[in-house]
Amino acid sequence: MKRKPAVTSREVAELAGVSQSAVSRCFSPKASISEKTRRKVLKAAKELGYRPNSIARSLITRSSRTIALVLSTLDNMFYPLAVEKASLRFQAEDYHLLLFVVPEDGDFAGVMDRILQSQVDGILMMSALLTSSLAEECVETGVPVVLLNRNVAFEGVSQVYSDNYHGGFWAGSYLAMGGHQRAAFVSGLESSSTSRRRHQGFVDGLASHGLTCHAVVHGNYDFEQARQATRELFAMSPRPDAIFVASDHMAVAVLETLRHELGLRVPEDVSVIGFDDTPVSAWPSYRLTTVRQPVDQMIEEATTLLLKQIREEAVVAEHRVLPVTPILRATARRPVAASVD
Amino acid sequence: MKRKPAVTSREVAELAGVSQSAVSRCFSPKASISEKTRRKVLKAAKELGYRPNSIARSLITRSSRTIALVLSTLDNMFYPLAVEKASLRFQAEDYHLLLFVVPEDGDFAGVMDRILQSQVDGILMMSALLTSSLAEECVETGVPVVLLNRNVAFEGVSQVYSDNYHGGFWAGSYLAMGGHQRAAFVSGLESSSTSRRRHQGFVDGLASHGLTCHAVVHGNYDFEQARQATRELFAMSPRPDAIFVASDHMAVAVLETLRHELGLRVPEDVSVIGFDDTPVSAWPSYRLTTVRQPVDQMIEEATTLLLKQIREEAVVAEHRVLPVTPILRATARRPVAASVD
DNA sequence: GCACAAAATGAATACGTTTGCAAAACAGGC
DNA sequence: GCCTGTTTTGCAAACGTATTCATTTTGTGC
Repeated sequence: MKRKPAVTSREVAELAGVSQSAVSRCFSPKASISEKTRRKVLKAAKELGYRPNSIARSLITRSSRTIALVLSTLDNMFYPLAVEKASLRFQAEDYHLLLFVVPEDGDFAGVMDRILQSQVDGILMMSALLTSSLAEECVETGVPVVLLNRNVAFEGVSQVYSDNYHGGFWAGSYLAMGGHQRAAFVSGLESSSTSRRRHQGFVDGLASHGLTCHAVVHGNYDFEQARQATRELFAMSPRPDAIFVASDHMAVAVLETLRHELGLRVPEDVSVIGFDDTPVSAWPSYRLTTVRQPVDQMIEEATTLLLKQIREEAVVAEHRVLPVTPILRATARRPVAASVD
Repeated sequence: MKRKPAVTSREVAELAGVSQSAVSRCFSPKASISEKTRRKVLKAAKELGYRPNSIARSLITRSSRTIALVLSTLDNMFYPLAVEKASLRFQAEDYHLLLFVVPEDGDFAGVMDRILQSQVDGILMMSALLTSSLAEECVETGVPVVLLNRNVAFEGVSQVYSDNYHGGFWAGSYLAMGGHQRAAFVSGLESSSTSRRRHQGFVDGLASHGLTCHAVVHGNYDFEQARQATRELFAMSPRPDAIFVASDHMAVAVLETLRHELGLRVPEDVSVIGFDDTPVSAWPSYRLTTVRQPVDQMIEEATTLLLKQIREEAVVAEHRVLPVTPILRATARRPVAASVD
């Protein structure tokens, strides 16, 4: 099977007996064209199997109708679901997604360079580490950017994330009210703002009941590292009696390790609270008590914000923080008499 | 912040005091350019913040260096991992991935149209339903396509998948040798070749030990539907004593339902075998006996094949079927005396 | 310094569209 | 049929790059 040379609007024009402009106008929604020539053109187009070349179109319209989606890993189910939703949303608006996976330790600046070269109309970054300088560079080039689920100390770029601080605060006070004395924290990436905010909220939540954080170990949002972190936690003495984990993905690792490796009962021996509320967390084997992030809403806000910035000439950065919902399930001991809010 | 007009090679040329061609040559790896002018150009480029416009480049080179990745859902972890690997692989070859998510019941032909319009250099379809006519259309237009993990009754398009039949066959004979009498099958999408091949192998595997398939229910590769299918299975009488499930994603749903809803023990009351070997399957809570698909190898083969077809003028379709590995864990009763191979 | 090959350069063209502009076709009212 | 106002149409100029070809510059061995 040999490659056919692509058929152009000129060839269609010739066959239909009209000018090339007429053909072009047939494929532009708002252009002015008579019904008669439209029929002629569409007939010829179909006969030749013509499809407008979107590269050429992009060149002249200076818009690729493409969004760069950058993320660092897909092994936490939170992200695949977010990607799927974002994809559907953008497709509905006739935008395409260009996927960039950049490992946490990868050459982020290099990827950034390629993104900018690829002439995308906008950038949606999911939990990618964006240094302030890189963020500035984006803004300099004038490409709209929105950061999802991660923030950066630079006002100039739009960000949507959920209320990590209060999620952490709730976890801290809920565990305190459940009568726990030694609540520990399994962090995500130390460099991530999300993990830091959750941690801070957690510490403050405990403090509001006169407690301090018993220990902190680093799970780096990774399943295996979270297991290892759990082992370290329980090699300490005294052992924690509760754990707040920076993501459900890691929380499951913690649960598995607690139950099947350390032989502990949850929540009788240890309480566990996660963050995200991924589908796994609701499975009967886990029934994880957690803090729900409103994924749908986050994606909706982020895409809407990005599309808005693309359409408008002047880009003005906005920050949106979405509320979080405690999901009471079976892995954290419930406070006996008091109500929590 | 206002949008800056993009800086072009011509402006760089002017600043550097050279021709536009010289600038272009500086950014083409193999072009002939003196060290002296290269320095001048790069200096000017950096000063102006110039980046070659890949749209214009694509137009002239007739290659977008972009691959369409089409899939229907990301909620089975098999796919996110595959996507991540594919992405890394293509990025390393300086190709970009354009993501197309098309729901199982979505307008596939419409998406296909957009893919073709977007001038991708190749298409990688993961488990998407491609009708023969659509496949032919692809081949007609001359865009290289490779189907991953799904095949279609059309020789003209390249396909890589694993040995579904023998995976199913092994499951059937392993369950038979384990002394099960009433082994049932939870299918994936009925229209999918993978599910059908696994089913066929399973039936033949049972038959090789003189057994027949006790029942078939449809899970459509969906978690909830798999739960429902399990309920149906156990509403029947007599109940099955073993289940082969067309994917691990569904197998976990089956396990959850069996244990926590029907109060059955696995493998004492019922044995369960899955397919894929996703990370979840190895978690201590499940320890799912399953048939491993060599994801890494599948992606490697598929990407290599696609890149090869892109580079070569004439496209010749190839089929690659990769071997599958039984993973013996804890959800299926082991045969007592005999060895299986 | 010279002859010659090799390397580097610039002018010009092409890629396949969209779109402003002016000419042409059309419709309606007399 | 003529004048006016509105569509419809074709021409031609972009968009920003890669690349061919002819020309100029550089390098090498004497």
